[in-house]
Amino acid sequence: MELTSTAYVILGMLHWRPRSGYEIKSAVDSSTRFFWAASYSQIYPELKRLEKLGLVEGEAAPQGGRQRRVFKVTAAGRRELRKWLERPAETFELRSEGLLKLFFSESASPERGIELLREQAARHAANVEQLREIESELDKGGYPYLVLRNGIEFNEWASDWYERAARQLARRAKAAA
Amino acid sequence: MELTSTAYVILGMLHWRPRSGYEIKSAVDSSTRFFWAASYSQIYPELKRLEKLGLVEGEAAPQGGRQRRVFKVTAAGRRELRKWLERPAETFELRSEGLLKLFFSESASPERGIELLREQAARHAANVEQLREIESELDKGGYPYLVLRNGIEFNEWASDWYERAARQLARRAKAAA
DNA sequence: AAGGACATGTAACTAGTTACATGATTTG
DNA sequence: CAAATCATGTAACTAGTTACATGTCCTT
Repeated sequence: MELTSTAYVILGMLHWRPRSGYEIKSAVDSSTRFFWAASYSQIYPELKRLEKLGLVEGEAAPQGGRQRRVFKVTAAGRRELRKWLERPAETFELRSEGLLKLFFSESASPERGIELLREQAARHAANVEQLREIESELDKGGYPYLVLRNGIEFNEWASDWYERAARQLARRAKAAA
Repeated sequence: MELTSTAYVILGMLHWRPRSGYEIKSAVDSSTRFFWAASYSQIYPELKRLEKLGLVEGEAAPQGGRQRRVFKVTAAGRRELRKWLERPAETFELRSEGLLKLFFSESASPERGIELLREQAARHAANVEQLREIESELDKGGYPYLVLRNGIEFNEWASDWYERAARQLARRAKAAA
């Protein structure tokens, strides 16, 4: 069975514990969104589809007068998740407007390249800060922690790389003047 | 004026020299595609739109009986490109199925996590090889070369990180056994 | 003669974002 | 009592991919 990537995010999130659509979205927003996002308009229809396929099961769980449906993954759903995990990963996509601008920045003013590099360095440094805040809340040793470490170390590397490149360009510009 | 990202790729590619839609696509495929892709079905309609806006100018340049239109960027187009380059970069998106699988791999067999890490390491190592082949063809010192170096060094870092993480998990599994 | 590269485009589809719509509960 | 959060969903739109359609030119 070939499911959408959003389906596997849902299955994975429900494998830890049952959740409502809203809770799945919150979980995604504070974890996988850095490398795999999902919106309400993907999650809610996908939950219906997965239910029809028998991979998840929804149950009414209102909180007072507030409607609420909590979903749990079925045995068939767990099987699908494991099968997906066994297959090698395919998609790896990077979309970086910063690299695109840098690529073309011969067409800008001579200082702009250096500025762009510093902007990217600052952005990745800010990402490191943001991710570090999540770090303390996480169980060391688990896979989510390992993935978070990847995020932190990637952003450290990137911030560093851009900073070094900026210094190199600045040095070169000075030498030419 | 707010244009699509594809528009700026086209403007940037034409700033170096006039090109046909087909040549723009080839240029993208051997350079920006690693961080900004574009397909024929985006490029051809976009060229028409840019021509209507007066940012590029097309000229018939058939090769024998083979129809061909070569586009060049206008003064207004160059202005738009420079204005875009002056604005800070916004989009930075990463979509990694590998990280997603790793995130959920508690739900797989105990060995699968290590395997996934090694698969990612191999993939990024292959990317390094691929990018190195482009390296020799490029003018050192230019921005495209700088961007290529970013690609090479990122993939080296990533391959390394996954390799180290795999060894760490393997060690931990051995210690537990 | 066949296959690959050159060349231009459209149609259909898939994925994903943003805006809209509604309403309950909790917290300051 | 107002704002934030919890909760579910649809509609409209934007972006992007894949498949299709057509035809020329060059190399083997």
